[in-house]
Amino acid sequence: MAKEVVNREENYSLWYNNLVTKAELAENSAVRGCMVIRPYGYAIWEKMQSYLDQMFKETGHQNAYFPLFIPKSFLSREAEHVEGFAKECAVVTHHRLMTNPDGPGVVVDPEAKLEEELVVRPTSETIIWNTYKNWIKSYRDLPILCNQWANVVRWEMRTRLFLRTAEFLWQEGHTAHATKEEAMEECERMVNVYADFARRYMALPVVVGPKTASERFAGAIETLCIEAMMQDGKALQAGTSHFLGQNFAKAFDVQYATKEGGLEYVWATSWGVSTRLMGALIMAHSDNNGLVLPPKLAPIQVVMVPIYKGAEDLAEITAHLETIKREMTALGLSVKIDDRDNVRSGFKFAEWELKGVPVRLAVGRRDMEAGMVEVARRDTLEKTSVAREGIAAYVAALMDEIQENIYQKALAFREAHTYRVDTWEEFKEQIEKGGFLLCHWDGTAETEERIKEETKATIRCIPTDSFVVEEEGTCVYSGKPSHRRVIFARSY
RNA sequence: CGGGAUGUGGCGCAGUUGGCUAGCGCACUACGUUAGGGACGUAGGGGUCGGGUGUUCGAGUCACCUCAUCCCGACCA
Repeated sequence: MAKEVVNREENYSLWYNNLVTKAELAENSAVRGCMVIRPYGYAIWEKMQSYLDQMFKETGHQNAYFPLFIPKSFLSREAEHVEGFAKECAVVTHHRLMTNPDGPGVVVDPEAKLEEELVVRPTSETIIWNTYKNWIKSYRDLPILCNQWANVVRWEMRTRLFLRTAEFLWQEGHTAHATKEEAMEECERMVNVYADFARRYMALPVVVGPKTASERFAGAIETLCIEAMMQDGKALQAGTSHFLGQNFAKAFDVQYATKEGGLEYVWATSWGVSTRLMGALIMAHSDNNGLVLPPKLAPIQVVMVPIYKGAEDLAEITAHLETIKREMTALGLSVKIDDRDNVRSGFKFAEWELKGVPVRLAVGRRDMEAGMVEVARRDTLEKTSVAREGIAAYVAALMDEIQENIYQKALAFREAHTYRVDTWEEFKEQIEKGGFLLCHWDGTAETEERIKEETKATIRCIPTDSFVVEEEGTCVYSGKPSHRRVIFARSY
C-alpha cells in the first residue's frame, strides 16, 4: 500500500533525477519544457524500444523514416487534424543567419525567408500520407505496415516532465489497407500489442478500450487506448491506436486499383507510444526510497556490493564477486559490481535503491567464509541470506518473482481504487479522492462535457477487456438509460 | 495567455530597516582515520548575487523594465 507521501510532487524530482535533467539552456532561450535524458534513463527507453520493436516485427511491420519538416500546407489538408495541432506547432520560417549589423551576435537573415514555411512534425500522418500516395497504386501494394522511431515537437502551453514535454521521443506506426475491416483489425491488434507490452514488461496493469468522440485523436474515426492508474489515483493515457478511416487517403488522394478494376480510397491506422511511458513507469511503481524498476526494463538487474575493511579485503571480496557475476551473466542477467572505495556501503545501498535496481547482493568476509550471500529485493526491501552455491539460478528466478510481484501490486492498487458509482452525489465525493469511477453514462457529449466542467473528470475509456461493464443502468449524471459502464477519472 | 511564487558557487538555501573583505549545508580536491544502511577530522578550490536601467556616498537588499523557471488555471494524441 502506498505511503502517504508517495506520488506527491515533491517526490517526483527524487525519482526523475536518476533518469533526466531539465535542459540547461542559454539564457533568453525560447526553448522550454525540454528534458535531457541521462544514459541511465535512456537505457530504459532503449529496452522499451527493443521489446516493442520486436513485437512490431512479429506483427508484420517494418521500420522506415520520414522527414522532420512538414510543409505547412500539408497540415491543412485534413481539416480536423490541422485544428487539433495548429495551436502547438513550431514553425521554421528562415534558413540562414547573418552577423548582426547593429551589434554582437547573429540575427536571422531577412533575405533567407522560406517560400513555404515548414512545421516541425507534431506527428507524421501528413508527410507520410503524402509519401504513401506515391507508393500505392494497386491492391497489390497493400497493406503497407510501417513504423517510425522519431522525435516530435509539440509546443504545449504548459509542460510536465515526461508526461508532456515540448520535444519527446516516440514511435508512430502508419498503415494503409485495402478494406475497412482490415484496418480496424490492425488498429485493435496494435492496441493489444501495447497492452501486452505494458503488462508483461512494464508490470503496468492497463485498461483497453475506445475513447469517446471528444477524446479522439484529431482526424480519427476511432481511438483505442491503454489507460493506467498512477499511485495518486490519477489516470494516465499510456498509448493510443487510431482507426483513421479514409480521412487521410481522401485528403492526400490515395487511391488504389482493385482486383475488379475499380478505384478505391485506402483505409488507414496510426498508433504510438512515447517517452511518456517512462513517466508511467515511475509514477506507477516508485516509492519513497526512489525508483522501482521491473526487472525486464532495468538497465542493471543486479548490483553487488562488497563489504570490506581495507584494500586487500576489497580485492579479495571483489574477486569472489566476479565469480558470482560470471555465473549470473551466463544466465542473461545484467550485473554490476560496485567496487568504489570512496563511498561507504550504506551510501551504495541507498543509491542503488534510488536507481531502482531490482536485486542487490552484499558479501562481506563473514558471508564469504560461511558460503553465503545477502540478497535484498528492491520491491519489498526484504533481505535474506542465501547460499553462495546456486545463487545465480536463485537470482534469475527471483527476477521473475519480482516482475510478477510489481505487477500484482500495481493491479491490487488499481482494484482497490476502482469504484462502482451510481449516484451523482457519490460521484462528486469520490472523484476528489481519486481513482477510477465505473459509472453509467448516457452516451451524450453534453453529459460528458458537463461532468468535466463540474468535476474535471473525463471518460478515460469505454473498457472492453478489464472490467465487467455490460449491464443495464441509468446515467450517473442525467439518469437516462445506459447499457454499460465507462471509466471516469481525473487524468494527467 | 491570466493568477501566484522564485531566480545568490554544481545542487539546496540564508542574507534583518541598503553599510564596508557575500555566508551556510551538500558536493568537489588533498591527507588521515573509517567501512554490515546515506562516515568523520583537518586543510583547500570555486560565486559578483538571472539580465538591464535607475535612485544613492554606498545596492544581493530599494524602484522600474526584461528574461527564465515552478505552481494554479486556460489549453493539450
